[in-house]
Amino acid sequence: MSEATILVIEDELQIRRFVRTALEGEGLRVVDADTRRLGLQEAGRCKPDLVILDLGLPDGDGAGFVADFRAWSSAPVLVLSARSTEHDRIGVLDAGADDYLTKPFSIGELLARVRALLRRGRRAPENEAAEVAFGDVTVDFSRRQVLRRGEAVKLTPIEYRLLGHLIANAGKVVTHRQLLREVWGTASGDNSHYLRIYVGHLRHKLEDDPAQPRHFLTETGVGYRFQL
Amino acid sequence: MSEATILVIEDELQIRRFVRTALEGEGLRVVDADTRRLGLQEAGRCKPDLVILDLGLPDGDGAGFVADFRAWSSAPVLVLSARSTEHDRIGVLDAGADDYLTKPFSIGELLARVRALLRRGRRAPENEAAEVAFGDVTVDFSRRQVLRRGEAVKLTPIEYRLLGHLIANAGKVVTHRQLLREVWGTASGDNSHYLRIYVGHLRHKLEDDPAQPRHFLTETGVGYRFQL
DNA sequence: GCGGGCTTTACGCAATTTTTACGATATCGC
DNA sequence: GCGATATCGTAAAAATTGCGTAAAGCCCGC
Repeated sequence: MSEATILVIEDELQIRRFVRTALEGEGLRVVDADTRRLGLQEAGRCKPDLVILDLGLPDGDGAGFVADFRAWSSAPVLVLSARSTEHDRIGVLDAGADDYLTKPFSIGELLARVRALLRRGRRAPENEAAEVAFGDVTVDFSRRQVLRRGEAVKLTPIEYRLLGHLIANAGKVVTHRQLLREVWGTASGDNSHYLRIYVGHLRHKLEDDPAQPRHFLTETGVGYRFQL
Repeated sequence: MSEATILVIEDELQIRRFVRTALEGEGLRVVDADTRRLGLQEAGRCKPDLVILDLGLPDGDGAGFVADFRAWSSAPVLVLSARSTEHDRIGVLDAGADDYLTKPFSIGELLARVRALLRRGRRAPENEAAEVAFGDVTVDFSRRQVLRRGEAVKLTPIEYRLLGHLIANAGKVVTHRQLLREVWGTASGDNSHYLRIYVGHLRHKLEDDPAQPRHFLTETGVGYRFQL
């Protein structure tokens, strides 16, 4: 999630600073503005990957901003607001916003929602076949079943999940960090040992010659690549 | 917003019906399930465009479901829950969910969030294959893969990074200092030595005649220039 | 408490980076 | 042009880092 740029449009200095430090702590680049007009200007300049917009801006309404911004950018918009009637929320979401948080909000939840939106932006709409075949192996995700030469292969939950994420990115290199985050969750640090162990398990269960893998390839120093 | 399929996983019959009629009123196709296990099965069969998941399912936890589903589908997941501690929300969002609503929720807001998620999902034709080609070589930065006459070429992390920076400045001269800073980081002194070695590697791996390079050109005393 | 699966620890091997050395090529003053 | 000198290219060894496997300990559900 490195190197993404977030534009924060918020008039209260305190909140702006608060949000900025939190985002920067995640390794994100932050640009801020305190009016809607300046926000649009900045957006044109910095091409943000996500916009956090306070509805209570002195100038103009939020829905108008979203419409103007959406005219040329498809980056997600997360709206913050003190007012929180259902009507407001529906209006802003239908105007093109992607998420809505009511003040006072928890900084942890804001970060989680930012991560979710950025994640979605990056994700490519890949082949979503529920059944995949490679070598002499067939994986049926709808039944959670893996066959090898017709025989069922038993995979543990982590093995299965890892397999799924590798297949979902077939052909691409998936970094250690990405896999750890997707399979073990956010809290796992830099424990790339886990990956060595579990990729090893998959190779032993699914490759003909685990010592010379044809599908579970390692990209030294970077991550792994699954080749159909 | 026509013709999208929504999978609703919810054990309370009343809520399930309620949500179903609301979604169908929007012209959406609805499939439902009352356990996590059945939900995964249905997902494999109906390939939903969006999943609405109740966290309070009798079997298993929601985060696990999201991780399993995300392993093979990139459709958005909206989570409903009666529990609503910050910790819950963050955990589920980081596990791969896209949105979170706390029960009791307003049906109008649910529909607005569903519309927002579907809208974002459809708008994704940015299938930019970030590919660069020169000579008989193709570089695909999105897959982190380099092909030469169709054959994969193995590059070490430093070689790949160097190649990337040279290509990014194709046609321009890049100074020794600049390359060293970008590839090795600020701390590296004036070791333009490294560059000779690694540019050499790239020439041997990617040029037809490494002794008379056509793409990786040296600008003596200044730096290097990459020519497409 | 038993068993399966997850985590931790340890160690030999492979890949990469850095160091070292030396021959080849280009640049510049004359 | 021509030689002196700085810069460049290649090769191979040394050091470092990362990878793969095995085995032991821990935890949780049954």
